[in-house]
Parts: sequence; C-alpha cells; structure tokens
Amino acid sequence: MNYDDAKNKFISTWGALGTLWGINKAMAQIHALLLISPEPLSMEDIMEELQISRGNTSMNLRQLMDWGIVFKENKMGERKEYFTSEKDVQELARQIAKERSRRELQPTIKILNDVSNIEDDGSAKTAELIKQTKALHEMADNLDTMLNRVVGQDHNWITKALVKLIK
Amino acid sequence: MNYDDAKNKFISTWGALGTLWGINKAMAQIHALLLISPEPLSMEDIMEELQISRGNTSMNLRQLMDWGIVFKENKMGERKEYFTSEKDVQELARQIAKERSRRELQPTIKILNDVSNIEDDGSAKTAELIKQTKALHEMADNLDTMLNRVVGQDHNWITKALVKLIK
DNA sequence: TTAAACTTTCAATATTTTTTGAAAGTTTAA
DNA sequence: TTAAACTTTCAAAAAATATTGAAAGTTTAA
Repeated sequence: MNYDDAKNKFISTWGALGTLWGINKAMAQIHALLLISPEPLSMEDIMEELQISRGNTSMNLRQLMDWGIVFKENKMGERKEYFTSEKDVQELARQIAKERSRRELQPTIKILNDVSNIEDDGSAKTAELIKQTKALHEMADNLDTMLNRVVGQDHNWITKALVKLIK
Repeated sequence: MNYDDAKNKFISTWGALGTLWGINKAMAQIHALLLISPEPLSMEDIMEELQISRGNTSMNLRQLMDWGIVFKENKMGERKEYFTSEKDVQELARQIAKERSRRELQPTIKILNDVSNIEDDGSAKTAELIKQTKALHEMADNLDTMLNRVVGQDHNWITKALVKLIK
C-alpha cells in the first residue's frame, strides 16, 4: 500500500466509524485529514482533498472547534485561516470523553434521576420502572465519575487504567 | 410526575440518546419499553405502545436479538411470541461493549494496523501518517483489551473498576 | 472610503436512513 | 390437507440528515 492509498483508507475508515457513532462523515473525515497533516490546512485545501463544498467544510470545522479538537491557526502575513487538529491522541480521547459526558451523559443522568423518583403507587409496573431507571442512573453516574476522573488524569491514563484493572 | 409521564419520558429520552450514538430511535425505544416491562410483550403490544408498524417492530426486534440484549419467550399454550429485555443493566452494558468491540473496534484496529505499516518513504507526510495511526492503533488496542477484560468480569465491574481507578 | 480576500449562513437540493404495509412465508391445530 | 394465526420480507414512501452554492457578512490593506 502506498501513501495515497493508506491516507484514503484511513480517512474513509474514520468517516465510516464516525457514522456508526453518530458523527457525520464529513466531520469525521475532516478530522482524520487534519490529524495526519504535518502542516495546518486551509479551507481550500480541505475542500480539495475531500471534494466537499465550502459551506460543508465551514460548518463542520466549526463543530470540530466546538468539540475542542480542532484549532484555527494564522500564518503571519496571510489573511487565510488555517486549521490543525489536536495531535495527541490521548488528549483527543480525553476531550471527546469530556464533551460527550457534558452533552449527553449528564443530561441523561438528570432525567433518569427525575424518572426514578416518581411516587411508588405500589403497582408492579411502577416498581419495575423505578428499579430499572435507578439501576441505569447508578451505572451512568459511576461511568460519569470514572470518565471525569480519567479526563483529569495525565496523558498516559489509558495504559495506567489498564494496568490497574488487570491487577 | 405520574407513571405514564415518567414512562414516556424515559422511552423518548432513551430513543433520543440512542440516536446520538448511531442507534435508530425505534430500536432504542423498543429496548427501553421492554426494559421497564414487568411482563414480556408481544409484537402487538409493542406496536400499540410505540405506535410503530409491524414491519418496523419485527426488524428492530431482530436487531436487538442480534445484539444479544432482547430474547424471545413463549407462553405455554400460546402461538404468539413474546419478548423480554436483558434486565440486568450491568449485563446489558457488558453485552453492548462486547458487540461494539467485535463489530467496530476490532475491524478498525486491523485497518489501523495495515495503514500504520506502510513503507516509510522518508517524507514528512508519510512519517505523520505512520505516527498518528500507530498512536490510534495503540490506544484502540488498549481500549479493546480493557473492554474485553471488563466484559469477562463479574457483574459489579463498573463499581469495582471505579474503586480501582480512584485509588 | 472601497474593494479584494476571505468566511459564514441558509434555503434549496440531494442523499441516506427509517418506516410503512401488504404480500409472502411459516407454524400449528384441527 | 387446510386455514387461521402469526412473523418476515422488501419495494415504495416518508422522514431525517447532510450537502451545496450563492448571497450576505466580515476583515484587512491600500
């Protein structure tokens, strides 16, 4: 496999994987492209490489910046904006974990809490609803605590966590 | 909040959360419904509760069974099929982790391995591609090992893992 | 100021994904 | 067997999501 094949394979795999996890293809591909680019890329560069429109590129770059994993960079003497990705994959993972916790896990935990605190009318169905949502709440809460702890760790956390878990 | 409100809130929240993670709404909602039903439900029951068609119900039940988190049940003397969900949320999490590893993580690891093993032609771009895909490969590999270890653990793993991590 | 160089927005369009419902298929009881 | 009771399949329709591209917006240099 030569460089171009490898690059295309990586970008399209990343796009497909993103899709499975609810991330749109263009966004995942832009991210993949920036991740392996030694130099910052301009909007034109990205449009050209991925064959996508200006609007699409602009919107998805913005989202990636909202996620805190892509950054704007300015070259001196140049008007054009350039973009880079967070290059440290551990930091990348931490940032994604942090954002998913904030955007999804925490709101869900709140709702599970509300639902599991309805008044118990003594019926079997109410008992089951309370029991199951309490169990989900506890699990989500533990996961969130774990994630946030991990997010606060230093860069080698995955390896370290692994070592701890297998002991 | 009364029972019906709580139930609807739970089901629609689960559906919305699923959507964010690449799981279709009907599938997530069927799962939510079964999770809080004290008794197994028939296809008719599910169609009625969620207001979805027979075909949709049938296809999504099949997928949930493929994921190993919903089971067919037969009531004696009845022709109709009934369905239940895995009720133990820890077991549920383990099953989902196991399947996502098998379906997504492992194929991705293989591709990262292929891509990161291209010949180094000495150029900066090739060096960066190799470096980044190697880093992703290592992280994915560690995560997969962690997940699979966790999948092989007993039911309280999340709590236990948490305890280990905070020490 | 102005205009060139650039980015963002958003209504329209295209694409993908989900859902429907009726026909085909299967199983069981009589 | 047959037919009733049920489930599955799949082409068509609907809905949701992503993408385009041109107009509007912004910034900077002169």
